[in-house]
Amino acid sequence: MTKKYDEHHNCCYDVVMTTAPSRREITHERIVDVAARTLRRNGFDGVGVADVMKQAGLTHGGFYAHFESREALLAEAVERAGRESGTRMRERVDASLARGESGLRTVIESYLSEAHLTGAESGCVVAALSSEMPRQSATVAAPAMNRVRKLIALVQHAMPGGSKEQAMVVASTLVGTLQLARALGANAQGKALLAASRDALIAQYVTE
Amino acid sequence: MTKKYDEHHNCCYDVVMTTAPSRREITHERIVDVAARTLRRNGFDGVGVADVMKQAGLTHGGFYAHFESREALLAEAVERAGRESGTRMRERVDASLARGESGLRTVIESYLSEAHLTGAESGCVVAALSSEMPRQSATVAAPAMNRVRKLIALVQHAMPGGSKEQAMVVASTLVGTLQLARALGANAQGKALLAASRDALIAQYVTE
DNA sequence: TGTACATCAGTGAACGCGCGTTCACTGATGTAC
DNA sequence: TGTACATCAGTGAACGCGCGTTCACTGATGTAC
Repeated sequence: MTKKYDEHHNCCYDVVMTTAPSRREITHERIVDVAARTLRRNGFDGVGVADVMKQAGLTHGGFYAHFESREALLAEAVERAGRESGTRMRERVDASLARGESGLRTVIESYLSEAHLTGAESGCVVAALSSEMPRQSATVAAPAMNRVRKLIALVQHAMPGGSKEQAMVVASTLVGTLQLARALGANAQGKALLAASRDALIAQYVTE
Repeated sequence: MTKKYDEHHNCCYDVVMTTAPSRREITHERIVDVAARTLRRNGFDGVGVADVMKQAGLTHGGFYAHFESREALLAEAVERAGRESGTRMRERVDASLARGESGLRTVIESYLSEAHLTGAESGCVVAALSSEMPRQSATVAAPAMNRVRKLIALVQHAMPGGSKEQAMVVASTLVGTLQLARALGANAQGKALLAASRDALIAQYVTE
């Protein structure tokens, strides 16, 4: 579990390899990892302190040695979930761009894939939670809003020369499509919806 | 409160005006109305039996004389919320079409209006709840899925000659845009998002 | 290297609270004659 | 029209349960000498 170091590297300044993560830090990461998955599967209200601790192999009593409150865990979990799937998508886009291929096509096809339709718990946190975001407290809403902006930025990064407005529209369509497809179920209806948006977005925005 | 009759009229067969709604029916409608608003404001988990009854001017004890369970109320509330905002939108579209104007422009401008951005509790139930829909029980998911299909059908109805696939893409963009805008807040960021999708959709799909 | 002690991560019982649900009851409405 | 009774919508206390949170304690890890 050296995620912390990855984060630092992402921040674009070098970090001298400090001491290995302590037992406490390892446990903390494990709890947040569990919460980040539970959050996307069950929503904000579906994350229970006792349940998360149990899944992490601990008893609930130790929770408050790691987090000030359940809210604080949620905030960390949103951040974690977003960075995890965001980093993965970012790497795919960069790989495509490096090969001279369309980064946007990669985004569209990954985001609107059947794997993403069924794998909410390891997918985009925005698609999993956006309709619940406006109801969250500032503590939780802040990292959530940040993730929305990051998603738009990623789409813009994937479409060189694309405007921010275009990126907003594409991001909105990606999120809306996945959500409606999930609402309809991972069946013919849901897949038809994915396919419709995939085709339309590629036809309109991918110029190759 | 003669909503029940409206529903029947919508179903395309004439109904002889039967007896006036009983006291029981009036109360039932009032509870569902309150729930339909609370649902869109607070989400599925935000609808509490005691709270809804209190808002309807009743005590919680009487709840089970009206509904078999909390779930049954949720199912009715989804249906009600969807029909309420769906009917309103449908009327606007038909009025536009009757004037020879673009029904789709009407849909886009209403859906992505600032009033809809801030007025979730009286707005589209799909935009308010779609990321929570996949987690609901069959009882609640059924009317929810139905509302997703109705939204797509309405968009298609508004774009004469438009394919179902086009309607799916437009509906997805509408829902995704409103959700991301709400997640960012009813400020400059949220409004910019609405404007971007409004302009893009009109430019691409409204041909006048 | 070994002992004595301090630190610290994690345990598990307990708390107050709000939830969905149940139920015996009340008081108003409607019906029969 | 008036009285006696049955029906029925709504009341309010009570239930069991799971939640977030607290806290005294345990046992392992690390430090000092």
